[in-house]
Formats: sequence, C-alpha cells, structure tokens
Amino acid sequence: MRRTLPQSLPSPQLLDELSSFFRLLSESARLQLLCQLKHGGPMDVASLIEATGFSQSHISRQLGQLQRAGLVSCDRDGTRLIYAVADPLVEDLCNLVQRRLKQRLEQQLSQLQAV
Amino acid sequence: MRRTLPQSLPSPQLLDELSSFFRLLSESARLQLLCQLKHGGPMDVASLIEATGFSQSHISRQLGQLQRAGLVSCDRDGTRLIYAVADPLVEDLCNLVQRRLKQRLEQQLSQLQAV
DNA sequence: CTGCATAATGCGTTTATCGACATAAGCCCG
DNA sequence: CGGGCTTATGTCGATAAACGCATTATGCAG
Repeated sequence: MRRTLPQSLPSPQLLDELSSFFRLLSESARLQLLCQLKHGGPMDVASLIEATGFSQSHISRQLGQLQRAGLVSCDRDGTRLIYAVADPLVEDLCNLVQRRLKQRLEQQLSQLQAV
Repeated sequence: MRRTLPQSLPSPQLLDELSSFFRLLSESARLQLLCQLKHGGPMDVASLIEATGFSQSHISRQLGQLQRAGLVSCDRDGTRLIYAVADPLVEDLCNLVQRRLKQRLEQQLSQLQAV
C-alpha cells in the first residue's frame, strides 16, 4: 500500500518558476501556435500567420516567449525563420489535462443520470 | 521505430479549456494554496491565511476557482470550511515541469562548462 | 430572535498582458 | 551601397485579473 509522503513545501522561487511555465500555456494563442507546429511540423512565420490569423507582431512575440522557455526552436532559411516544437513536454501535459477534463465530464454526466 | 503520428488540431473549444486549466496554475498564489493543502493535509481557511499571508477574501476567491475546477474539495465543520486537494493531477503536472526545469538548467550548465 | 464566528461577495485600485499598428533591425540580391 | 523581404520591437488602447477593504451571507450557540 502506497501512502503519499508528507512532501516539503516548494520554495517561493520554484513556485514562481512553475507558475511562469504554466502561464505560457495559459493563453490559447500560444497553445494554438504550439499545436499548429506539432501538427504541421516545422513551419515559417508566414504559414503561422496564415494558419492562425494573428498579426505578425503578435506571433513573433509569442514565439519569442516560447523560445526563451525552450519550447520551440528555430532555424534560418535565408531571411525566413522556421520554427519547430523543441520539447515534447507540452504535448504530454495537454494529453494529461485533456484526459482529466474528459473524465470529469463523464463523471458529471453519470451524476446527472443517477438522479 | 515509433513515429509521431500527424495528430489533428484541437478545436478552439478544447484549446480554451486547456488554456483555462493551465491559467489556474499560472498564479503562484493558487499554486501555493494547493501545495500548502498537499503538504499539510486538509485545513481550514484560517490556517491558510496564517500559512500564506494573503487576505481572507483573496484566499476565498482562489479556493472558489480551484473548487469549481474540481481541484480542491471542502467539508464543513460547524462554521469552518476544511479544504483539501481533490485531484492528484496538479502534483503530477508540477513534478513533470519541475523535472524539466531541472534538466534545462543542467543542460545550460554543461553548455557553459563546455566552453 | 440575537449575537458571534467564519466564509463569500461587491467594489475599487493597481498591474499585467493581449493584440494591432507603425517602425526599426537584419538578411539577401542587384 | 541601396532596395525589397522577413522578423523583431516600441507604443498604445482595451481587457482581464490580482489583491485588499468593507459588507453581506451563512451556520451555530444561547
């Protein structure tokens, strides 16, 4: 039988880093860019503009944030920059959360039917 | 050999739900409350005020959000409400991210030493 | 019903971030 | 070097959220 150990509290600094990381994923625009890159493979900014409808400046800023966090990488092709997903973690996190959302809905559904 | 399948793009609705979930964890105050509850077990609001230093109203609001998302639950004890972590997912997510942050720092460190 | 304690909410202030437009900076070709 | 293409950044209005204070709502004892 496995019991949850009384784990120590995270330091304020770790708390900040964790929350900052989650903040990156808290905006659907950034999540959309990541999913788009995951879906279509490495692509340049023009394609991302096409795919998402956001302005060039906005996309550039969001990609900058994701890149500083190491979630995307980019290669030059002449003047164009080709961005790509650089870390599978985001996909894993999304899958975990998605599964959880689904479970929760199913649970609520069965609650309703039980009445 | 395992190749990543070309997965379909998530719907805007799913994107919103995912980002909303991550937004809950994007604030260190909420993360701190969750960690505090995880660490100390179920506790009432007074203890959380004591432990975090936030105002009563603020804590109440944050707990409300977490509860609506199903991340914490609460039981009455007279007039007091005892809150508790209701879903282990948050801890799992934090562990994954923390491990990733650590790996990234180690990588940066070795980069420096390689020069 | 009246206090008394605890938790929730209305409201205001402050801060942060989105997202677009305009502009600058970097790269390539003539 | 100068012009055209692509990306980055300065600036700004709009919006959302944090956080505290004051107030209200809710449950319990007498």
